[in-house]
Amino acid sequence: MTSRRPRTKGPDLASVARLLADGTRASFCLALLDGRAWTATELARHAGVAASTATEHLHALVRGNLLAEERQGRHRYVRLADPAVAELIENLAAMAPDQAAPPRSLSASGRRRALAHARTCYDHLAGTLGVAITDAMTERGLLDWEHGLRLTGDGRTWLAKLGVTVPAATRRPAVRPCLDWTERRPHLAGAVGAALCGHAFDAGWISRIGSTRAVTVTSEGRHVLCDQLGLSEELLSRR
Amino acid sequence: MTSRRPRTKGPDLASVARLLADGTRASFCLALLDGRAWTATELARHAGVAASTATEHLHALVRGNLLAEERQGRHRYVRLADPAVAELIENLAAMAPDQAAPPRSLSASGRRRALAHARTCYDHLAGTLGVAITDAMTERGLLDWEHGLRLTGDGRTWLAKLGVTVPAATRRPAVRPCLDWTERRPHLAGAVGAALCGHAFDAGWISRIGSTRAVTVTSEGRHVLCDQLGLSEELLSRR
DNA sequence: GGGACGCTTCGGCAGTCGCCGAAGCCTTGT
DNA sequence: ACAAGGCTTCGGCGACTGCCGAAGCGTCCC
Repeated sequence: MTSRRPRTKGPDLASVARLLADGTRASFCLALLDGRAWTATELARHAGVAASTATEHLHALVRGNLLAEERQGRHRYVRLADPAVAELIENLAAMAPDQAAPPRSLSASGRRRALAHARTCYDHLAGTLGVAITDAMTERGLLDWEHGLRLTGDGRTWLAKLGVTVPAATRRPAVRPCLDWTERRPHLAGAVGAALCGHAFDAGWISRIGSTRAVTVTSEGRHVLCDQLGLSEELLSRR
Repeated sequence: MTSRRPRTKGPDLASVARLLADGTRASFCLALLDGRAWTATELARHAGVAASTATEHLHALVRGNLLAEERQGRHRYVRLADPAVAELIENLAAMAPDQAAPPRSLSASGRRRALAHARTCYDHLAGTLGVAITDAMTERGLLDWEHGLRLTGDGRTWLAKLGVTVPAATRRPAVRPCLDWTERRPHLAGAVGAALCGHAFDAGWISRIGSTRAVTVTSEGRHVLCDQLGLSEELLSRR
């Protein structure tokens, strides 16, 4: 092993990177990008490894502060420790070649289409829907990309009118572009992206399909998104 | 090897992360964060490995699109491929524990102090100086942190008056906070940070100490920075 | 043209790490 | 109290990767 004896001073990049350098751990992290907490066994099955193997990987990720764990009864739930971790993983994913295999079964293909259409990405919306919302907000002057991404004054009042609480200023950027690996185009992330997505769930505009990352737009949601952003009926009713 | 047979679809996180998961390769990347091009042998000596070893690592990094290479005569120069790569490395570094060993020799300690005071970080300014400039710009209303980092209108005219060309809108954010691992506080990065730093070199406000990342403020620079940002004489003459 | 220098290729060695299954612990539910 | 299920610990195996030195190729400079 070479990364145990760092030859130069400075931050220990390698120790963090090594956590993500394994296919199994990476697949855990990608799964956890949905922002929810998974149990150890769920992740093990998802990645196709034995429970014992998953345990060891999870320990490493938790010790490395990439994941946070929470124990409930006989379950061990883990989730990404931090929005910063989610951002790091997104950046890494955007840089990586997408080596998606063509879906094998019909149901897999349906799942894949649903995912591509609308899904959560950590704590905000991605997929065709996420990109469409971002584009529409830009067209209407709610977002400004002129010098980096920015929420305009109009954007703030628009959100307030919808009932979305714009979070107070924190370390976390209010708006941030997140590069999607199916769309290859940026969509709205950051504190505002998360607030908007959370509100959409709370207000019943969208709901999860089963327990996956995929979401579907309710009829309520179709009304609001068409009214407020002019999203096409065609896009909204697709699934 | 486990990352060669990905069990799940999606971007191949692990293949990118693996490139940074080795201590030697990570040290290359950290060195290259100074934004300059290094030769293979320089990097080998820097990391304390044989030239043959460095060659192999560099090949891997270039093939993985993290580095760009340029051959000149018998030299092979490499640099970070992209500002996005620099950003990725910074993010990773900010997440990693800083395991700096206490400097052993007196000259090493001097070097370290100079580095901590003022240095380049990829293509912008970091260290005490970089943070001080960022703070001063914020105090004077040239930067706004209210909802993520933003360059204000005043900021734009201030830059123009100084002769700094504000780059046109591109994919790269104009302003971006970069978290410094000595200061642990954000300083100005992004296209504007790069332009400001470049101008400071061109106009002779700062110059490199030897061929390191450390910079020193010239008397010219002391005037300008004191006039324009009210930086203290004490800070500016320190080295 | 010859020597110095920078880079590359090629074995070969050693250390690490990921994987599994078996056995054991703890919580939950009957 | 017992069974079931989730999680953990512990060897042990196999594979990969990083490291080096020697030898070779190309470029530069005398």
